[in-house]
Amino acid sequence: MAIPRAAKTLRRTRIQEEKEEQILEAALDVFSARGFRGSTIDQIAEVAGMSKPNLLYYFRTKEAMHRALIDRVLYTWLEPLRAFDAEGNPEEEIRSYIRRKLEMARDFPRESRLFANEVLQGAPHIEDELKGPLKELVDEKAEVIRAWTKSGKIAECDPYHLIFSIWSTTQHYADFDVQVRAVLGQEHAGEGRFEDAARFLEQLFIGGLRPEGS
Amino acid sequence: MAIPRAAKTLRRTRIQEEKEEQILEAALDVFSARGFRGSTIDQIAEVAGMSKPNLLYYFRTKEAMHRALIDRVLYTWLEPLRAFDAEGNPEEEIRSYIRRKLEMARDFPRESRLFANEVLQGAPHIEDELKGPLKELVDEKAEVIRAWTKSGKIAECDPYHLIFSIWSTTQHYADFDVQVRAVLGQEHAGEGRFEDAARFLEQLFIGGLRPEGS
DNA sequence: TGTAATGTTTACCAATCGGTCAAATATCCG
DNA sequence: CGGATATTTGACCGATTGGTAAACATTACA
Repeated sequence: MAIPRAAKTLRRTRIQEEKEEQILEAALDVFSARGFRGSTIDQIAEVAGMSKPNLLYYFRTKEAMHRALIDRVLYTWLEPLRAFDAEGNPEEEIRSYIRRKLEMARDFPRESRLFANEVLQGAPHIEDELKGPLKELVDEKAEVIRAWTKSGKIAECDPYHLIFSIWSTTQHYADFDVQVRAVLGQEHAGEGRFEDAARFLEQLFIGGLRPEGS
Repeated sequence: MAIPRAAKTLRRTRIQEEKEEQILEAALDVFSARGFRGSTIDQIAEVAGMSKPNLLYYFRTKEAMHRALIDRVLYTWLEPLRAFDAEGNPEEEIRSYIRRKLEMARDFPRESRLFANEVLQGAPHIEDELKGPLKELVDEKAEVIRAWTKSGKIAECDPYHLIFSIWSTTQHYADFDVQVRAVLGQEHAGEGRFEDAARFLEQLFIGGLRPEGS
């Protein structure tokens, strides 16, 4: 009789490693496209190319799958903000933060939509992460920004709303991708839209944050 | 035998009027909070305070309910953009567009989340609206903005990405409300956050779009 | 190689899903 | 009033949901 899900052996098998990877990859596909409630285990199983009970051998419940996925993706997702450097040049830090976030929207749209779905529906599974680690990180970086404004390196502004606006403008290109494509039309909806967006956003934020009288 | 759903009488009954209103109000509650697939007719019926078959007497299917809701909300939702006036003062037009969108995020967050859910999940029910009426309206307003840049009233910039950035920054306060509250913490998450956001966004966009050398 | 542990599948379950039906009830109007 | 029409409901349907049980197959390793 197998005691499932790595409870028995401390070391995880090669098969465990591979299958869990496979499942989480499929789960990312499905959860990001349909949200937690809108997704079914069967869909994930089909994408993963295995049977439903086989999925449930590795993850006891649908919730457990979702949780494992969130945990895995969250750290990576906050990396750009973590890289925000107090010692760096403010203009260049903001510029590269925008660029990095935009690259993530382009290269990891599923991860963006996973969180967007979750937050949009009230964040029932990640409330703690938002109020804990996320808030702490943002508080820390907000202090950095505030120091920049105090010393006149960038215009006086609310650092929290600055961060929100960078998040929203960049993630927009992942979360609202279909709308962006629909509005831009076939002629402008190619991959070049990310470069156009980068150009515009850098202009917007650098110009909008330029200290008075410079 | 009743031929249901207003197919029989051309004039709609008072009861029809009221009940359909009641249902759509409840449907907005549920669809906006859980997305189309994540919502159930039973949930809507409970919120509406009537039995499931009664809902289905007024709307044949779950899809029909969703469609009626979208149709009803879409026109209102685009009103602020429609108000964008080519003859007005660019700075003031942009400022008031931001303010109006922010007011809608504050006063009609469910409507915002309804569309966000829909678009996020690939806009399976509103693709035509995006590619048709929405695109046309945006194209029209993009021309207005382009005229402003050509005449030097605002800085040279991509009008489409400008519109996207106003959409995303303002709707963020409705769609990602729980995240905004979590990060701001109890002390700053009061209704004042909308005024702070308005102040920041006006500064950002007005500053960021100020024509070179002025 | 043998065997215990690990991994996979078929068959199934109760609950819930969207939706139907016929009977019961309320409303309208002459 | 009374009958026609409009509205509401409980009981029910087949399909799908998340999840289980147990038989079966494969792997690792002494």
